[in-house]
Amino acid sequence: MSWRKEQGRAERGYHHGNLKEALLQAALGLIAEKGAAGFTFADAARMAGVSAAAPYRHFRDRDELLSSIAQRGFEQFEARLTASWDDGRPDTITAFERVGKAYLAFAREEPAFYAAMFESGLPTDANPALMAAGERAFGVIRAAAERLAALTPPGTPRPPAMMMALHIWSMSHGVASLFSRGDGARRKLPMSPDELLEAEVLIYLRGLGFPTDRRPAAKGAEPPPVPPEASSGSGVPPGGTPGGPWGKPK
Amino acid sequence: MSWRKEQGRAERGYHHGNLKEALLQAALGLIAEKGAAGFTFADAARMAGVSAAAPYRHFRDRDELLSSIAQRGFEQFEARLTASWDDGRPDTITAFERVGKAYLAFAREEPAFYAAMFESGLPTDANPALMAAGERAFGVIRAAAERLAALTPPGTPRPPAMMMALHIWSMSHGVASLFSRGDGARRKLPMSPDELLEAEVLIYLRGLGFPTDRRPAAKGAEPPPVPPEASSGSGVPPGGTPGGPWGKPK
DNA sequence: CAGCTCATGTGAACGGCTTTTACATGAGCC
DNA sequence: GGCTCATGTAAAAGCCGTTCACATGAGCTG
Repeated sequence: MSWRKEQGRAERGYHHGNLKEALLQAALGLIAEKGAAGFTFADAARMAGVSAAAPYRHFRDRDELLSSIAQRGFEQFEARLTASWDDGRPDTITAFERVGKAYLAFAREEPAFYAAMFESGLPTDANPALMAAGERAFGVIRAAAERLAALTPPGTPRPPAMMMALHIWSMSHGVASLFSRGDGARRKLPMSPDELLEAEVLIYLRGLGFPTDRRPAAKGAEPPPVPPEASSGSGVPPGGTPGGPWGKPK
Repeated sequence: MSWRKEQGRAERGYHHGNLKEALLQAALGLIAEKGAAGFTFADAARMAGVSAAAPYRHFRDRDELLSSIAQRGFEQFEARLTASWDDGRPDTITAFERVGKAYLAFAREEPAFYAAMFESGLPTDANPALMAAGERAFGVIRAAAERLAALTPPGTPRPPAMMMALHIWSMSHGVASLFSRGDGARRKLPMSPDELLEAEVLIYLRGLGFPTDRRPAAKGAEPPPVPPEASSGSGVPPGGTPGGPWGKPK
């Protein structure tokens, strides 16, 4: 392998050899540490071992670095959502809830990306590529919502998939930014953010007429994940889950 | 009236006479203009017509000014939520939805306060008074949720009020920060943020077993806001609202 | 290999911000 | 009138973002 600049770091010559990537990595670490607002262009340069002016050879300004990170974040976000959706396997509702969990997991495990994506105060329309990346990530949720909407139990009006997607996104983002981040998560909750979101989504889906009991292992194919009672009696308790999606009420 | 410093502004002497308040107002305007991150201590001082060092006689540092604004914001927020809740009149569900709308209205109409409260990146535990103010504002939602939870239709398991409050908060905050702010609201939505949140909350409440049809004017007292069918047949469509809470699906 | 060229990095400098310090002012009180 | 202390100022240190003229050397060209 041609090793231009012996791999890691060590003695740099005049030229760094991989500054752009090094800056992105440094910035990522700094944002994780001190937030998107506290992050400093000069600090990133220092961390990469170059002068304060060097970054300007690779990014027009500080905002462009930030927006590059946000874009990268949306790409990884999309990948994780896609993976967790797994094309709706083993069944649509299970996969749908998994996407919600993946949303929170990303916010929790990649605070720097999440901050750059949603808390950096970047002008939304500044970078078209950034907006497109965000749109693709949202597309995963929308696609999942479409599959879910197509499964509305018979006798129930079918909700617009786009609306469902927006609802799910707002729930996920709301829980993530209020309760699931390093800093704002100080509030003492009666349950974990994951559980909170899961219950929220389950109640919401039930409100749309979906059966939301915890079937042990419905080995069958996708249709019917809708048990017959859904379209006959009450699509809502009593019965079904003992105590609803939030465990036993004491 | 003793007019110390002729009311508005005009020729100040050496002493301003009302600097603290002037700084708060100036900061509020600046945050509304340029965001919580873009706001500058020096700018506020300039706008108040004093030197850059003067603000330090009233605030330990920039963060304390910001956190004062956030605290004031939570107080006004609480007042507005309380007013819109109106002790649950004319009926609990109507009042509950009104609280959701008030949440969005505040985010839209007071972007500066909202930014200071939720987007300033202030360390949550820094200012106990700030945390307490936030807690009181949330208390309004929690109290409303408690009243609502007490009305769960018979035969339906009663959800924990705290959980409901957290759910409602996360929905409101999610919609507000994703779609209802000056900047991030660029996404073209199929419906207004208000409608989006209203539908979301209605579906959620339906998922908890609440009847969510639009009764024209149930003049009676609070009980029974729950029409008899709620506990007899399907607590969910078909029937009730023509098309669900999101209007006619075309 | 010599030499050219251009991407990449440097140092210095400008203006702005935050915060501190010593000093100035004057409002309120005796 | 004179004291005192809260309140404001000027100046300075240290940081940041950004720009510009200049330095370096990687890679091509012959």
